[in-house]
Amino acid sequence: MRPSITADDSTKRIIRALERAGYQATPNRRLVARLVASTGGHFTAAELLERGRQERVNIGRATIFRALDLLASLRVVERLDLPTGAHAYVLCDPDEHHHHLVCSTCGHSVDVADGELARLVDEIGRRAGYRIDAHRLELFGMCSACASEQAAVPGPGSPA
Amino acid sequence: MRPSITADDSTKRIIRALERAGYQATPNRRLVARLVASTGGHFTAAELLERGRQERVNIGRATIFRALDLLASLRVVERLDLPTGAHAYVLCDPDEHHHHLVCSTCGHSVDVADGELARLVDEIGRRAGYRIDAHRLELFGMCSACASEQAAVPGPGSPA
DNA sequence: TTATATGCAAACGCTTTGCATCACG
DNA sequence: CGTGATGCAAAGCGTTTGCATATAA
Repeated sequence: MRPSITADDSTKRIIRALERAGYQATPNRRLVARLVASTGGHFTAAELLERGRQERVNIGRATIFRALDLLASLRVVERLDLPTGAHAYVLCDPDEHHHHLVCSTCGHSVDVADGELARLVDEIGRRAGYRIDAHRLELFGMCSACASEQAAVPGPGSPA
Repeated sequence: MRPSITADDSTKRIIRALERAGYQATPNRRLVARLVASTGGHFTAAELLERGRQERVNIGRATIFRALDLLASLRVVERLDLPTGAHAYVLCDPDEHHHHLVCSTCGHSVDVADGELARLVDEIGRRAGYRIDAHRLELFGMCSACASEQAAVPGPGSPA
């Protein structure tokens, strides 16, 4: 199996990132780290709050948002905009510039290296006479697991 | 000069798009069309409302949002997410898949053809085992006009 | 005269903030 | 002790909706 990175590893990585930056790894933040790490994909602040409250009743909405902000500033999570306009967060690797490919069905997301895109972006800038400071590529589709599941169980709509 | 497309042309194009789709080209919608066409770049709903009220006092917030929704459904404008998280709209060409390069300073935006990106996206999907349904590339930078203006007038901050 | 579009204001959902309290260093 | 973190509730902001009115087909 490829994914040798467990949710546990991710949790620790997040906590370490907090500590390295001089923030306290409080119980609430550890909880958020665990919740974030246990989703393989994107999640909304509301979902995280709900899941958080299943474990710790008195966790405040603000705490979730503040923790998420913090993690975003550490580039441990990234906030992205779904095609619907809704906001979501994804766990990601803080070390390199990359993009996200997210499955519209199950929400799983994978990091995509910038790769050739940088060159392409450069060229676009040159042609348009712009100095490009930032670019963002968001990819949406269906992962192989969801695709095969869909093939096996056609679901309502397909059968007459 | 290259830009043979005037704001007036764009206004007409928007109005025609409305009519072709079977919507009424009401005075309010014509106004919105004119306002949209007269910005060379992105704008927020609030800006449009404000500008609209300079011309027609009794135009409702909802009317602006509804008109913008309508135009977005006709692909005449597109809603995009600025790096700040704010929403903006841009006038664009409904006929081909493309992306936007917007100047963070003046807001001007240019359409960027998808070009090589399609191939790149394909490859990313293949590698990740995803069937990619949609992708969105957003580019932010500074246009040549703003760049030279900035060079001429360094502004506060640079001089001691 | 019937469907469509509009204005207004209230409702909405998501996010942030003020502030008192609490925990940690 | 002083700084940082938290919970709560209220405020804020952008967007949408209900409804009565006005306008167009």
